[in-house]
Amino acid sequence: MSKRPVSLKTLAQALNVSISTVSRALRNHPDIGPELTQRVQQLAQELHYSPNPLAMGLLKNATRIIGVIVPALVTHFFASIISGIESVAIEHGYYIVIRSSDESFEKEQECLSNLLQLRVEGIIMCLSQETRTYAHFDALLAAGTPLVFFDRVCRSNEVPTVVVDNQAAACRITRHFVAQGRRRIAHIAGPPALNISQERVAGYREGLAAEGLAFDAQLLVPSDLSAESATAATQLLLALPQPPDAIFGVNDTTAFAAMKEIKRQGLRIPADVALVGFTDEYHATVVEPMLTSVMHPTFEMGRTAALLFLEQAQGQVPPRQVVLATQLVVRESSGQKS
Amino acid sequence: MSKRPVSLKTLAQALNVSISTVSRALRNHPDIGPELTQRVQQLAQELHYSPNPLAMGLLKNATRIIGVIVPALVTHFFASIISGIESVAIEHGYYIVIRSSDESFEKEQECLSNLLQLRVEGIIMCLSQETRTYAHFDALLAAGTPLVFFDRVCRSNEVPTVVVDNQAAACRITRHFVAQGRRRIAHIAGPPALNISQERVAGYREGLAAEGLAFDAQLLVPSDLSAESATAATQLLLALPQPPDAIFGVNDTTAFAAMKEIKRQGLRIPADVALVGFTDEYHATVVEPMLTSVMHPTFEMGRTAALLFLEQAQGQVPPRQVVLATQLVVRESSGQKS
DNA sequence: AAGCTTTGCGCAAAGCTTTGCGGAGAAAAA
DNA sequence: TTTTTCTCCGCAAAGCTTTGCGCAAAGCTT
Repeated sequence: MSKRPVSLKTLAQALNVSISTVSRALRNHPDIGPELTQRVQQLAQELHYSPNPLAMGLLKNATRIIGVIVPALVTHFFASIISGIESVAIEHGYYIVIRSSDESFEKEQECLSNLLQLRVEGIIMCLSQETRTYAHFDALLAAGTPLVFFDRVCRSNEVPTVVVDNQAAACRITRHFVAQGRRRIAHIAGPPALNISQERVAGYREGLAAEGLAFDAQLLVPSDLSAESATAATQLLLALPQPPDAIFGVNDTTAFAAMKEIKRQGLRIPADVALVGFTDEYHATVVEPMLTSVMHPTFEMGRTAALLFLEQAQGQVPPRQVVLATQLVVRESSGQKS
Repeated sequence: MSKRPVSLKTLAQALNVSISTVSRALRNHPDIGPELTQRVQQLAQELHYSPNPLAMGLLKNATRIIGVIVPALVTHFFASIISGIESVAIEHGYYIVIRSSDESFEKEQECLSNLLQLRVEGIIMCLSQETRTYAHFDALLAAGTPLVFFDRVCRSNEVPTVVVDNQAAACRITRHFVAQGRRRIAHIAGPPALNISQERVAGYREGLAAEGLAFDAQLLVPSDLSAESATAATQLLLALPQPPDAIFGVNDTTAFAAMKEIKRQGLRIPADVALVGFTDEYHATVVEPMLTSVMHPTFEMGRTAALLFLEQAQGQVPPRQVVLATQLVVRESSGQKS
């Protein structure tokens, strides 16, 4: 039970003036005499007065809090994005409250209403893997509460979003494999409902087509983005009559899990199977062989999302769709075939 | 600019009753007739009324927000701890606002006063690496605002803390090295001001003594916990006239950086140099060789810290010091000497 | 039928801040 | 000297909720 902090009332009583006078003095209102203004400001400093954000929030109907919902917290990807959001938020005097949906649709809805109860000024979020319907955002949109999606998005003609050039990147990876002499290129994809999965699959097929390779449905295995499902997917691929000589994982976790499984089966990377991930993990350079991967500008993505929120919060501008560029960083895991 | 949400006033006007009646009806106060109570509750539901936390906060002088300060966000370690804190917070109807001090003393103070301005109900934090004086917590303590430290702590007779058995773990690692036939055991330590550094060094020396090995100051190199400084430390160690045959890194980043540098110099792990980290990183099992390390119960540490906060928030109980047990997980990187 | 207890609801204050308006006293103008 | 104009400050309301107290009408007792 901490005591009540010093308020305008505290100052007013100490100086024997009215609350409104103190308020004005602190804001250097011309109505207040210079001598009194001076005394008020000095006492405020001594007592470490700071305006009560609750009272201000009530008055201005603004909490200066942004709600952030991520599918998971304990990943380099989302931690880095959050870090980007935070940096912009701080610069503009906002606080952020983070909630994790744990990739669950139900929890996503819970987080959403929970944050709205807190009266956040807006929501910046990434869809959960299970999310297939988007009606739970109706209320937000109707109320005019700013909403921004990043990475996994929906309703992008109504809501501002920031994504990466998924299709182009996936295409680039596929063609890179071909350039390294690979012909049977597999893709461990994400959940079909997610735009990132769809776009990366599209890029994969685009790359195959561009290189004159036929699409083989056997080589496209979905996953739920978890290490376990990626391991299972890898096992499936390697057990094929004609196993792949290259695997492209939809994200970092997937790629690492695939690497582990390939090595476990005694196959060599890249001699037998080439591998590329979709990540900016620091650990890509620690594993052996070092993982070729698509650098994902996560921090930048977070900053952009926050900037898009600010845009909406200032005045209702039409929603913008920002596409960030990725970069293919070639390391060891996608070397020449033996 | 979102419109004002529905308030008691909205309901009162719609039903032509007073605000206080609505308030009571919603809380099933016996003074309100059953028929009216019913009507009020129904309308509240239809209009999705939820009490304004700002008004409640003002009234009860409680924001239900916990401030969390970490030295860095984008690490598995802190992300996992935050996740633990969040899980407990949610269960008890609290929100958490996270701020990163970026390992800077100045920023740590900034975050602190910033969160206090927000009127958080308490602070859960991990000291920055630069923090050597602890007077900035005086005001908190004096005001009776709950404060909890985790991992890197100070003033532990006044403030509740949660840490791991650093010394015991470091001792265990050292003796494990000896059991694997190592004699020149090095330690890449953390900043001397931190309790974790001190305790791990103490455990290191305790282990050496227990095994009858002399302490060699050359084999104890400090770092600032960053990959760069760990790389430099490793280079220093390997350039020694009598280089170490075992290295114990103070944390995950350090261990991974050391591994990279050792491999870069063409040395074999564990044949030439054994390596052990202090982490619970998923990636310990992805790198090659798989990293032997001390499992750090991060999620549990977060939960415990939150629980300690709740303890303080309920009533002022004497500060407790919780020590969590770690576990040495032996993998490949600490195998027998060749 | 007169007095008493319930029953059911509203008033107002407190918590903190900002801001339009009004008012008292002093200085300036007539 | 009287009127006007500043100068400087306080009152009160609004934003939302809870809660002690007061009050009216209805029900009850005798």
